[in-house]
Amino acid sequence: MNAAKGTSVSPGDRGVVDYEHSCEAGPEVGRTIRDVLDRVGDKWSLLVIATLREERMRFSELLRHIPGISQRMLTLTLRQLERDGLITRTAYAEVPPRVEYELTALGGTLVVIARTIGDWAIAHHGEIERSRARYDARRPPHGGAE
Amino acid sequence: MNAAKGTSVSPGDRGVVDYEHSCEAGPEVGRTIRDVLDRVGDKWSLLVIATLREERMRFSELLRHIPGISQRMLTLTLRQLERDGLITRTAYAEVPPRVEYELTALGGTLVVIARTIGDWAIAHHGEIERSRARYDARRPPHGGAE
DNA sequence: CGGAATCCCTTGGGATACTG
DNA sequence: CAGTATCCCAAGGGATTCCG
Repeated sequence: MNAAKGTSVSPGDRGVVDYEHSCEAGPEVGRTIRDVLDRVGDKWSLLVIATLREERMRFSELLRHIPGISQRMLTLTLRQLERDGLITRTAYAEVPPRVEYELTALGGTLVVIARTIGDWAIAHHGEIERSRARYDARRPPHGGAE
Repeated sequence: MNAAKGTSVSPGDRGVVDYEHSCEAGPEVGRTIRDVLDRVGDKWSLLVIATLREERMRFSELLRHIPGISQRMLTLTLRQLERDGLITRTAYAEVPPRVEYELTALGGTLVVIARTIGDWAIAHHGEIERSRARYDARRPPHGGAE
């Protein structure tokens, strides 16, 4: 996402973490988390991935299956995913044109992430909602005690 | 990110949450993924979670351990995480003041997500880099054939 | 020390219109 | 059908300053 235009890019940016040992899931998680989050942590990427889990779909199909997305964002997201090698784009030289998208093997591995996240959300969103309500009750938005 | 202020009324926001019939991995994974992504999919939340995996840390410690973050974003992120019940904030009435943050049990469950993401990134970021390079080589950013 | 407030530029992303 | 191109507003987030 961040092209070579960085005016607000800090020197060194998010490349360095003072983690000493880099075991597979150890303390260096920070940098890697940022890395993958910059890639698929946007509003739609994981959603697209999850939507075409294993079936190839056309542009308009995806548009219909992902309710909130605009055609612009679908296009941009698909382009980025294609660039990252997570999906393939196949255009048929027909009229009217037909374009199909499909997960690559690499993209398929991301489904695990999607599932993990989905499972977590399903398991804990209730707790979070309650916690939020409690917090907001203690810290009223604007007024004091009324 | 704006805490209790009530001003953020995003048009077209996904306000519908009917997870009652939550299918564990069906086509509507979308909503759940979006849900958790809206919560911890921002630039710093998962990073903070991963950083204070199990040890309580003070504000300035976190600031030092998460290189790229600004004091402002750390504050906002911590507030949100506290509101969501993912961390606890303990302020000691001393001088100079000392504040410590710690993962809650709920927050601890998020570490699984962080690990999954971290593992995935470690395993595949090389492939992605290569794919990007290949893509960019085929589609030059601005110029024609060079 | 730990924040809260302000400033302000950058980015995300929706709406709409046009094209091959 | 499957995009591209513009416009434009709102959210994200860094830098800086002020405060208990």
